[in-house]
Amino acid sequence: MQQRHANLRKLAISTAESRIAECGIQGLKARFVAKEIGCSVGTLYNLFKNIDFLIFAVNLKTLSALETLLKHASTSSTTGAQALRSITNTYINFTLSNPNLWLTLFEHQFTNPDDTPQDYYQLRINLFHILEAQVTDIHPNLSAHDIALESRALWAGVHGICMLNITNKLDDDGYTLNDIATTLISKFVGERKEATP
Amino acid sequence: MQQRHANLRKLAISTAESRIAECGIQGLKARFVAKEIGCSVGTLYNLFKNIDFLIFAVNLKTLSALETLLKHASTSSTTGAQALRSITNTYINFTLSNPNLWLTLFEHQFTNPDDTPQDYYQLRINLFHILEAQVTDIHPNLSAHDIALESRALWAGVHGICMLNITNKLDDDGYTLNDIATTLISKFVGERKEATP
DNA sequence: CGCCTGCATTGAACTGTGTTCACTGAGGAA
DNA sequence: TTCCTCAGTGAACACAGTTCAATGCAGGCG
Repeated sequence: MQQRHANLRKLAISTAESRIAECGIQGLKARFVAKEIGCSVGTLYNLFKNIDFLIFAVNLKTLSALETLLKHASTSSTTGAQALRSITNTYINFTLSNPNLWLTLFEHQFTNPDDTPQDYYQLRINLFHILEAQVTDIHPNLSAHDIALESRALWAGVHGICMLNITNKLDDDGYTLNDIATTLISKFVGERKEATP
Repeated sequence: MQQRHANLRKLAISTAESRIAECGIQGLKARFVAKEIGCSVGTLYNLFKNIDFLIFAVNLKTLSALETLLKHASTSSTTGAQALRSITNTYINFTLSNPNLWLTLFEHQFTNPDDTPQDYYQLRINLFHILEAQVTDIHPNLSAHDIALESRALWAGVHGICMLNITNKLDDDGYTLNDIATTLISKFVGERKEATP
């Protein structure tokens, strides 16, 4: 039945999600998920063409959750600078609270790139626009092209800091994620740093 | 014999290196390397405790090559700002010329973190100091602590840009790696951007 | 009601890969 | 010559993702 199909799919995604959150992407096994949701591996492969697609569905949920948080951070601030700080802090906190889910967004290479659903790109673009809108607010005199570059540089920078932090290539030397991020962000915002929540 | 042992090890590392360079880390197989260097898998496992250690040896070579390049970039510049641009450009070009080798430096999670040889950390610290020295040169009035933060923010930023670029999460929208990197770096150097080699 | 058909479900089997380990044989010592 | 040692071997094991022939169930038909 179609209903059972849809329910099983949701169940599989939830199971995969918590498994990844707990054990990382390498802890996700087809047999485990199948057993957990009470079906055979064969059925799981009817629900998802392959494991990539299951991971993908989890990634969509992760991106979606992140989008909600970032939108909230963006709209609940009064100034552009404040919003930008709030957005980046929210992002950083998300990576700290959900390291494995966040890592899975990037760690996993799709076997066949053409498989990548369009939703994914769209959602990523949406996220990016939240940031870009605030950069525009801060620098009303910059061209669209420069805004785009500025936003991408900031985004990539924050991304790099979070990535190095989570893969333990950053803070084993005593400088914290938040301090480094604040240093980066202040370059883009122009104001001096403040304490992080 | 000890000699043969050492030779085989070198051969294995070279083979793994070119294999990774060509096919990525997922293209590296124990059986392939063993066959290529003319020994059995068993012997390969006498040379390296496990595949991680082989990958590791390749990573050391990669870091070492990178160090040579960055040192050269650093010393062949006259001003600190010029050196910083040269260093980051060299780094970026390295990631473009050796995407798979560079990715392997970060992509691969050691199964057992305690296995990580000390050399590795040391080499990474060395690389970092090359950058830090130039940041110090540019901002002679900053405290050591601020220099450290500044350097780490810049390094993480460049890293993030390269990573997003290589994993195709950046330039599918028309903004190039070099433009974005230049935008980032100019925030740290203070001068305006110039053409990239 | 019994039979048939289509299709979701199953799980054994296949494939590929890292890793192990009992065996082998070459080379040196006695 | 005989024995010992140990590096080298590759068959075998463990464990994953993935497939597919067989199964059985639900619903329609006579």
